Amino acid sequence: MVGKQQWLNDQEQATWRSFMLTTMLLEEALDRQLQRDADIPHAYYAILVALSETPDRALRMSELADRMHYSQSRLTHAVTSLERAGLVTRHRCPTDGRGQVATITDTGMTSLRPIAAGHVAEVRRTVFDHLTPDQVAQLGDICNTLLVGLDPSHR
Amino acid sequence: MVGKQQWLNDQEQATWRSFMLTTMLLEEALDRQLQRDADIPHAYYAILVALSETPDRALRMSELADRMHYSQSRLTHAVTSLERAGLVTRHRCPTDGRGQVATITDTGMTSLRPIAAGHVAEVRRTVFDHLTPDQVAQLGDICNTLLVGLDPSHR
DNA sequence: TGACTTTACTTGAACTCTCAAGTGTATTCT
DNA sequence: AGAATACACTTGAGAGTTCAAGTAAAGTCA
Repeated sequence: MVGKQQWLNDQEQATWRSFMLTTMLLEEALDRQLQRDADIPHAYYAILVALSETPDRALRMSELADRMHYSQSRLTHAVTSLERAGLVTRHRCPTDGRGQVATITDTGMTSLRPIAAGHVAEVRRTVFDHLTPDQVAQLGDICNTLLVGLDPSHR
Repeated sequence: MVGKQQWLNDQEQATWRSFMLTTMLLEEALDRQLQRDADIPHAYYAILVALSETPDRALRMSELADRMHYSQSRLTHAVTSLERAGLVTRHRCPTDGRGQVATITDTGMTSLRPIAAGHVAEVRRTVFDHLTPDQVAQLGDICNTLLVGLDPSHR
């Protein structure tokens, strides 16, 4: 272990504990809000958002999995559940017999609007209402820095 | 909705996306490392750490749940599993017949040392190796600010 | 003391996610 | 063209978390 400290210093230690606790509580708060108001987990909500932001409200499963950084299996299970709930449909891909295309239904689009509003309100309430513009910029910089190491496909 | 913006501005939007992706990938990376090298989920590792940092290596279930910010149910399931693995034992609380005291075993303590070293190395590699001391301080400040709103018991 | 409530924890079912294995459709190579 | 390989998903089992309900031991109060 030459040239590397093995442990965290006090500053790093304190930051790390705060960070872990913050992300944990934040995730719980966001998940609970969506579960309560929309009966849907955050991961599934994110899928609906991704589909709704697409020109034709549809994406190949693999493309969707890539964008979400979800495993194919996770996505299959999620879309199966969303399909059962009537928020998404699945069809064979016309250009590739192996593929499937997931589409958000009209019901899905209609449901999504108020859900998104409630979710954004919660994000505001728990995060951005408390941060200065400088802090928002700092947090963005820090995350983008870390993403270079975490996400190989990140520019 | 008077006096509140309903949506996020571009800066906030960008920061939020980066933040969500960062925490997601980070959690995955840490969980994968622990699962691979120690065959234990991050949440269980954290329980072992909490117990090991205690003077007599033991804590009441409810006290442990409070410190970890876990639900009682989650903790019961977790300790049941850790007990099966021989890393923790559970005894009736001598002063309160309703209570249980969880204790980390010698095996648990011995296992924990190298696991902790590997985990810290991963945290260094994915996080602190990339941040300046200023950024570490900024991140700490931001998280402590958010914690006031997220954790009612936070000073 | 005895009913009532609260506290501490456990249990079991439902749900999500992971991982390994499986199915069926393209693509490649000779 | 035919065989081998790669790709796009799906499936099912196992594990962790949540939620609601259950058990048992304090504490409270008439």
